Amino acid sequence: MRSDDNLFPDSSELLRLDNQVCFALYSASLAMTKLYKPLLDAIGLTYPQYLVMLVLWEGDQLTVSELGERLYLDSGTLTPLLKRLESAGLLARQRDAQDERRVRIALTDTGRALRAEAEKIPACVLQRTQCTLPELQALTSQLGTLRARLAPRRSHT
Amino acid sequence: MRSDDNLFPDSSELLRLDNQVCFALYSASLAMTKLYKPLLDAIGLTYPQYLVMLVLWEGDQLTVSELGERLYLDSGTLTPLLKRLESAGLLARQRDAQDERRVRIALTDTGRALRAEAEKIPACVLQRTQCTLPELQALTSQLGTLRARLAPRRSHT
DNA sequence: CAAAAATAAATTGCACACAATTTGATTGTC
DNA sequence: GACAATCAAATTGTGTGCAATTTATTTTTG
Repeated sequence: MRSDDNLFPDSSELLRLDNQVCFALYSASLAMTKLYKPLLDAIGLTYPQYLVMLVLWEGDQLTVSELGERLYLDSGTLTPLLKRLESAGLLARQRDAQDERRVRIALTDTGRALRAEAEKIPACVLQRTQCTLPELQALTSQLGTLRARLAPRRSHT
Repeated sequence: MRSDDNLFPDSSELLRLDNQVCFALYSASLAMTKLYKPLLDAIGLTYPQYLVMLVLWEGDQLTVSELGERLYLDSGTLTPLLKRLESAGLLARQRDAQDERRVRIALTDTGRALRAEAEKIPACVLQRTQCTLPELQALTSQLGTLRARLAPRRSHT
């Protein structure tokens, strides 16, 4: 076996930017956000706000924590974001009567209605990626696995 | 053919959070950044600062624009970041004598020396991903392709 | 049941990202 | 050689992300 066949690259190779999964992820994610920008501008949402709305369209009345578990974001990120969506008239934030520590998020009619505007977005994005649906589904699944390994869901003791 | 076999999902499926490649990318990227956090804290860098250093370790004397092309970031992001790295003593920013519009970035000895500290990072990360090197290389390559499709490199007219 | 521990949001402070604008320098055109 | 167009960084303003702390509430424990 020649030394070139060694499967483990040296530190010089390992530190090359283009060999970093982290950079591939990072730059692809930012590029994806830029792709969404004009589509979301049209309906008045930022990209993280869109993610929040996707969760709420699946079912609202969630607490801030529950939203955070779904999106892997904390209250420091969500609280101001939700306040902006409230100002925009898309949702209401109300303290839970049973447990005053919790804040429940409820869609307004306007917020629910926005879903119709958003329905055309996935097809636009799919087209721009120049990928087939199965390809994207496979990638989504791989990334989900990776994320689960990186950030293991805390077992709720 | 049953209607269930229809390859194109309806809008309800297409808008589900867990079917979004964009969210898979976004959440995996943030999870990856969190994985790096303690490793980078140890050498006093943030994650985007680490990416800048990776580029400079491959070769410095780049202009801000050249760095930006490599990392897909603009001067609004890089200028303050580079100033922080300069304050930390890792690099120097100097106007190009030939073209005073450009600012050249040069590593200091401290900046070059930091590379040795960073050499252990890739192995730590690889271990934490619980993936094989070929798996990660394949994913990196797929993500590179996707990013290229999303953000086509401008042909320099 | 009172004090301590735990929990949920909110707040604070820092560092990105990026659109849009500004500042200053260079190039192209006549 | 003036002057418009272009270009490179820097600046400004907004919106995240997130660690660390604070505030308010609920639960646990002695």
